[in-house]
Amino acid sequence: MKDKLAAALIEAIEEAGFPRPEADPLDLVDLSRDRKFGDWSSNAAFHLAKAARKNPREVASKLAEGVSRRIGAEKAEIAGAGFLNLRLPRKAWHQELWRAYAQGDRVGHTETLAGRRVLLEFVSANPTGPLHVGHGRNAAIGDALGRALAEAGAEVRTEYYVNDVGGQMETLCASVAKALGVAEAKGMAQREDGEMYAGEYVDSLAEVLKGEPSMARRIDELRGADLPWPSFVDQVSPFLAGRMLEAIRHDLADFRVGFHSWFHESRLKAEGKIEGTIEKLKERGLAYENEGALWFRSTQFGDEKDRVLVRETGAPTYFASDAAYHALKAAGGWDALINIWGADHHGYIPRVRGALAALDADPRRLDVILVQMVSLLRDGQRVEMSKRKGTYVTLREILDEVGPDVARFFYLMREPSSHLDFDLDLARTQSEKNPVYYVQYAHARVASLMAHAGEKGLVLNEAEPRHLETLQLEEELELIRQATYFPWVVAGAARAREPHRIPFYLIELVRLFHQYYNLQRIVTEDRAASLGRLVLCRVFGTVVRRGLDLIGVSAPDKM
RNA sequence: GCGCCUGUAGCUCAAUUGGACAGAGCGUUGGCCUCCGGAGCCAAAGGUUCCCGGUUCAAAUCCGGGCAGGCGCACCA
Repeated sequence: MKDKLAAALIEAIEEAGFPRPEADPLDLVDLSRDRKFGDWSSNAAFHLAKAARKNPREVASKLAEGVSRRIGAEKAEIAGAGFLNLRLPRKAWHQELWRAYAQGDRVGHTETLAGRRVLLEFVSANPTGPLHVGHGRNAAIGDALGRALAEAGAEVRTEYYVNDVGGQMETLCASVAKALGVAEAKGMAQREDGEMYAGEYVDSLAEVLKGEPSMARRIDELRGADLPWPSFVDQVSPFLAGRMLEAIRHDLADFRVGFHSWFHESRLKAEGKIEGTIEKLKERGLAYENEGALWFRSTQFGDEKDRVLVRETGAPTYFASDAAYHALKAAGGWDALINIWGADHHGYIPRVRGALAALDADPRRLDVILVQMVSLLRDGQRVEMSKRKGTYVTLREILDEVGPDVARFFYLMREPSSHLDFDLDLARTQSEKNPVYYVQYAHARVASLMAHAGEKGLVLNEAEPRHLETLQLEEELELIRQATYFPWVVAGAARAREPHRIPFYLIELVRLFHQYYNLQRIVTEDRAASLGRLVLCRVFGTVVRRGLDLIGVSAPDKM
């Protein structure tokens, strides 16, 4: 309904001779925040007032008739400084409910972003260790955003970028070598303990490596100095990366997160994309040599300093491959490249945008969502985490402790830009006070309600639009308004890249349902009225189930 | 020192991206099951939106200056 109102508003604006506002039409109208203002409110007059050089109330009064004629409003009035408040006949809401009912599982779908192609990259953790709680947040946000974008009509591809080559992989090899008791080898750079990866997984990687005959041979050769260190790294790191990636995929699968594609940095290397990118930058005079290294003039694109592309050693930096990777993505014809990064990478944005600009891509298409840090609270205490010491808490531990439903809901209970204190005690021991159960409970309640109705001989298939006419309580109408608003919550979350809006919406919606349920008996002797209420409950239940699905949380029929 | 993020009820967080009297959960206090699931509902109390200025019809939101916390400032990723 929101899209029809927005369209009607635009038509009325043109009819009245006002210039079309810059704002997206969908942002000009919303459900009224208070029912005394009617069903829908528009702030369009405020947007138009300046250009029209009229006061907002006057502008609103010129729009009122045109809008209400188009949407069949029962009442239109100007309020406050220039709000246009519209009230629709109840019949319109009954129709809206029936439409939602007929849509079934497609109830959240819109064509808001139809035709938009989005490449969404997230998690992209190095395969040098297991995923930790921070990656969990990134995964929860990225996966939910991907689903919301798709539900809003966009074409979405989710991608995991795998840094399976480079310095960090070599460090992993060194850490494993150390676990195997190889302290020194030909051509091996000495590392302090603090520069090594630590933790049980390093030891188990070492065990696995030993157990693989071809790998065990490499270890022996390394020990006997028959195999120089760089060759050892070349041969062993793909194996280690493969093993780590397997573990990462497994954790993600249990977290209900999947990707359309896994892009390996080694592929860029193998296909010569990195050299190609560097050459292009050189040709354009955007790369220069200094102190034995090759630098990218990122300062020309607003970065605070130039960045190294090729080290003094001749090895390209991570940034060089990232520039190549982003250039490749940009060449794919996507309307938006969304990256979800940990906030500690914020300083990285200008140079990547710079690389895109330098390589003929529009840097504005890169949309980076920075996810702030996660702190873990146990017994009210902050759990200290250190990757180097191997004392960080893994996503696996969270999953084992609270399960994917609670974990995903908690991760989405804050907007990405806020720091997250993940309270394990709240998530676990006070589980009955947990918002995720509050929402799931409502879904189970509807399921049980439907079963009860069936026992009484009430079958939803027999419901007809006329049965909805019995829905006259203000509580019923409010539930209709909010439940049928679901697709616009999803579209809003997708447009703003703010998937956290979905759980918040669900909590509010569920509250309305519980209130209504306590007030009004659903299944009564009045068959027509019961069917009307059951349709309302069915739509509500479907919205909850679809909403939970978008954030990767299950919707059980029994709890 | 510079950059990014954050600061809202006792606690954890929202607020349609500049909109109408700032809203929820937890916690506190007091109520509600003969009846479709009480993991629920109702009511009460709780606010200088960190502070000071500014911009305008309108500021929690934007700008400037402070204060506090987090994260960055590599030829690591």
